[in-house]
Amino acid sequence: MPELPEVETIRRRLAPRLTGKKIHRVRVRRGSRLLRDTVGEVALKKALEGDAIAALGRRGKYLLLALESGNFLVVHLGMTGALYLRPKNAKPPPHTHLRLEFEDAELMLVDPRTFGRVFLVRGGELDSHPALSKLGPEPLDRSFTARELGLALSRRKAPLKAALLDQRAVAGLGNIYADEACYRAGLSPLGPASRLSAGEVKKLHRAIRETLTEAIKFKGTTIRDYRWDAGRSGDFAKRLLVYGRAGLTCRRCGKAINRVVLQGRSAHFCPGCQGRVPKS
DNA sequence: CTTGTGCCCTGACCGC
DNA sequence: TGCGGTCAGGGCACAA
Repeated sequence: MPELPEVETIRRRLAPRLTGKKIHRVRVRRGSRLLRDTVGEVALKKALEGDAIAALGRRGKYLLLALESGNFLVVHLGMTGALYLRPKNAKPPPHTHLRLEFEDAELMLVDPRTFGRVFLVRGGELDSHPALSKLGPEPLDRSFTARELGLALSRRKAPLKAALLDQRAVAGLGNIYADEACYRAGLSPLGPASRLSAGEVKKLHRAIRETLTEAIKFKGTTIRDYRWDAGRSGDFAKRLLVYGRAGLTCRRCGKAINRVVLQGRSAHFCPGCQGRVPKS
């Protein structure tokens, strides 16, 4: 569900509310699939209880809860994951997998489809953790350059969109923003990633950053599940230019937006604005 | 190494 | 009101 802008929105929402809070009690749903990558349930509780939240970070689509002990609780929300900060003793919604109880509030991790995951990383092992070690650059970091993007893409024969969804090229793009970035850059998502000119790479680099920045400004995109807090939707959906607009007219050229299936996921693009569609 | 496919799940929605 | 089919913001294991 959530891509970089949604995770970043959640991080910004929670950071001031969680920082410094001590974890009094941890409750986990027994046998939860979300915990499959972490130490056991008992060890997780033992590690977290009594610790406190020092800061909230983000790496790609991963939310990082930095603890005062130096450990990290790392959360990936998968497709339908959500984090709700509720008053203590609020009734947990269905599909609540993890509850962190603070003095006056409780953080609940809810995830119906259970594609999300949670793991505990010992201090200093964050960068070497298998889930995080292969992530590409943060697209909104100043250090992320068009040159770097071009280099990563030049090695890929796959369609551009497939390369963008690969978190090793850039961290944080998902199905929505990969489509939107391709559109804004005027590039076909179906063309080979390695064939971009330097100018096209530059446009794509700018498009990625602008799309993500604007989406964060609007608190992300809610299609159905995503909430940045209980009941609160992101407003970027109405600004989408291609994603979910198959058959509707392109706002720029008026042609009908196409939808094709690419690597098992839908890709949306404007045949008029996004170059030739290569014949296969 | 690369690339594409199928699968892990639940639930919403649509047409019959 | 069912009931089956389709689809969904992700990522991993696997085969070729």
